[in-house]
Amino acid sequence: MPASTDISTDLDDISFLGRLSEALSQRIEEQTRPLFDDAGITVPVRSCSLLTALSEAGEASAADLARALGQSHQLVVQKCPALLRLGLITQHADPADARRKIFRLTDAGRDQLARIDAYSARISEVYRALFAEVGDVHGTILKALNALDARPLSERIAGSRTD
Amino acid sequence: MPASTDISTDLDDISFLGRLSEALSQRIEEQTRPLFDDAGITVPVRSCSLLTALSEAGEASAADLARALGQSHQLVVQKCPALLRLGLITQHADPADARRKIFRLTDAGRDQLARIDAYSARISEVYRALFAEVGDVHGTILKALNALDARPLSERIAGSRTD
DNA sequence: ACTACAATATATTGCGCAATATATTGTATG
DNA sequence: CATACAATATATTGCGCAATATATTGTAGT
Repeated sequence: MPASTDISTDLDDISFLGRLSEALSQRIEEQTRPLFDDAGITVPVRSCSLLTALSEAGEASAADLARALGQSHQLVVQKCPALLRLGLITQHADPADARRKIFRLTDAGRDQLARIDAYSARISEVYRALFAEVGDVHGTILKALNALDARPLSERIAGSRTD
Repeated sequence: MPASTDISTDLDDISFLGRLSEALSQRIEEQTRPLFDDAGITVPVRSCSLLTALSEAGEASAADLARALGQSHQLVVQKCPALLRLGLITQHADPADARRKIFRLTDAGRDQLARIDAYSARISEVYRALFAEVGDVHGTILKALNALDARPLSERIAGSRTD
């Protein structure tokens, strides 16, 4: 549990939005973990998409997974040891390319994915209800991200100059 | 710069919302740092509020600051060494309570705060424009946070049971 | 074949944070 | 006074990620 219950929402605080969105990310992570525990899901919350991508690919190298997930290669590499330890994936040398190491799902990994799939419908439902309650968090954040990618703060600040 | 340009926005991905909000937090952090550099602000972006709180308090212990900021004591303690190294704050023993160490702003710290203040109005303006463009990110995230605090995912999942 | 370059993997370091444990000091109670 | 308890500070460890550097292997050009 995070120690901070009270988050500054002051608009004059320069990094208010960053901390707010980080806080949301943390709440979700914190609240999802016990759900996973109850459902017998041992997968790290942030590695679910890796398992899914591996399942879709059948087999894949770290670089393949990184591309599929839009994450960095290093990040994927750093996640894999935990999944190996949990016995959810296996690692194999690529006979055709000695640079690559190929990952595959184990039966345990497939079992985890099945559990995740069974859960994901209900979780999506919960999120849809949440969005109906508080507004389209998902869409709004997405729009903000795209806007910042298209035109970063530096340009926006420059454009707001009065001189 | 983060390696991931392409973030999964798939609603079926259980942790999509967590990653989205984290991505937003990162974009803001990344894009704010160079702005600070240009403005001669050396303060770590995430320590701005600490400096502000210290300025308002005049002098304060780590625990005082933690309470004022709604952050954990440990987090404050871990941020302070950097501010000490930068010469923005000083540390003093409390004559009245040997448990406490008192922090104070230095002149350099006050100078940094002045620069931050000068910037903050323009940054607020930029955010207001951004919100006008993409929707009220701030308010929506805040509502989501409050909703999750009031009723965590576990309850929401339980409530969505069909049996 | 040799060289240059691209892709992949690995290792190391650092940031920001949480969690935990321990030491120190103050306060209140018997 | 002694003991228990609360508050504060410090140290250590771990997580998740980025950044950087280096090694290895494949590929293309000469």
